[in-house]
Amino acid sequence: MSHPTAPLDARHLRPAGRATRAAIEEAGRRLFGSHTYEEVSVRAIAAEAGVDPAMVIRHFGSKEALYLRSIDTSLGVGAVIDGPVETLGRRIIAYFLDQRDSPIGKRHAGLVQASYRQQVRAELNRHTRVRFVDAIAPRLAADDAELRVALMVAQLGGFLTMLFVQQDPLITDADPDQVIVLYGDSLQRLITG
Amino acid sequence: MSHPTAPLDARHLRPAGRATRAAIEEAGRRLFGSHTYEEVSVRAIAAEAGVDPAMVIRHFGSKEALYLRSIDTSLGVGAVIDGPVETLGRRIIAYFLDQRDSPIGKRHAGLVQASYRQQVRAELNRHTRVRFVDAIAPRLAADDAELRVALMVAQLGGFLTMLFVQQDPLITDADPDQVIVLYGDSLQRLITG
DNA sequence: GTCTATAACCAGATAGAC
DNA sequence: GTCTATCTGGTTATAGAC
Repeated sequence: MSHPTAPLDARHLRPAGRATRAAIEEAGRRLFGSHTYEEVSVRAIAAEAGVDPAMVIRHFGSKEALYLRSIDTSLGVGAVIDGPVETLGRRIIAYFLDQRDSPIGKRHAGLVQASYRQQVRAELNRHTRVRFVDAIAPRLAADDAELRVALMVAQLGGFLTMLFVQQDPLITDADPDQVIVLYGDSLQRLITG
Repeated sequence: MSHPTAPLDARHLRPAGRATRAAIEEAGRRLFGSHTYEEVSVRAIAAEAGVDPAMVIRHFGSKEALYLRSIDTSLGVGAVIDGPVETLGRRIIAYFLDQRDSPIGKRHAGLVQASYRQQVRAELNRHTRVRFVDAIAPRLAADDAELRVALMVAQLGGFLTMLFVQQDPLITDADPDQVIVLYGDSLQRLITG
């Protein structure tokens, strides 16, 4: 009989592990990319990847951990930030108003929904610091530049939540150009006096 | 023996129904008042009220419906809004910075967390209109007053989320007076040019 | 017929045995 | 690496008491 301890030949540990892990990560990226945190179940990810639900946990520890790996917290805003700071306000609002039918809205909604989780919060704070504060504050003259940028992120977040989550018709149905001017300039004044 | 059909005296239908219903609502108000939507379970509400979990659903239809009844969406901001519009920006920020150790933060966090639910969103939008737009816009000169107030609500919401949910140290550890001036004036400029 | 309560159902997340 | 069991949570079916 095959003794359990020592099969010398069964040394093909295989790409087995790697393949399923990759499949799970890929499935997570697809689902979390276009659906909200709560909308995506571990079972759904497993089904999409063609593996058992337990594998998801086994490989990533938790649904939250996989979520953190899968999501792009930047929402694609990098290029906008790299542009001139003097016009950042209007450009960033215009950018997001342009994403209304893209999956970015869903992604933001997912982040908001998941933000009560400690690790997600930590990642968002890290993101604020790296992508916004460190990228923008050095380009500003004010000595309270870091606080100004952090407050700008707060203000921007409020807009995104209103646009993508709360979807108040007062704003979603408003003239985009008017919103760009009003809110964009408000953002702008916060960072550049 | 006591026949089941006809006790003429047993006409004390009593506060029976009313009493449990009230107890459940009271328990919901207590728990939702200081905890997040997801943190509060139907079972916990039932235990607090001393009734069976099924009663919660039977009387209110769903956890979400009870939540909507229990929560005070105004976050106590009414008095601040009723003050002079010319200084609303700084006053409203000062008010919320002052609530850091009150349950209001938890309440806001709960609202954010629950805002992916359609009915909660609808209630929040209604609240925006009634408590903010209808209360403030008529006192402004601008012809785009309604949009300005709606955008101000978005901006305020971003601040509250940063303060109470995300709790970014860049903002929670900042000098409150500085925040009041920077963000308060930013809010102010949005509504009064 | 209305109020209550027990139990059960279903989905979700995760731990543990094989 | 796979499946089963467990735990929690929202909700429903259902049967009994008034």
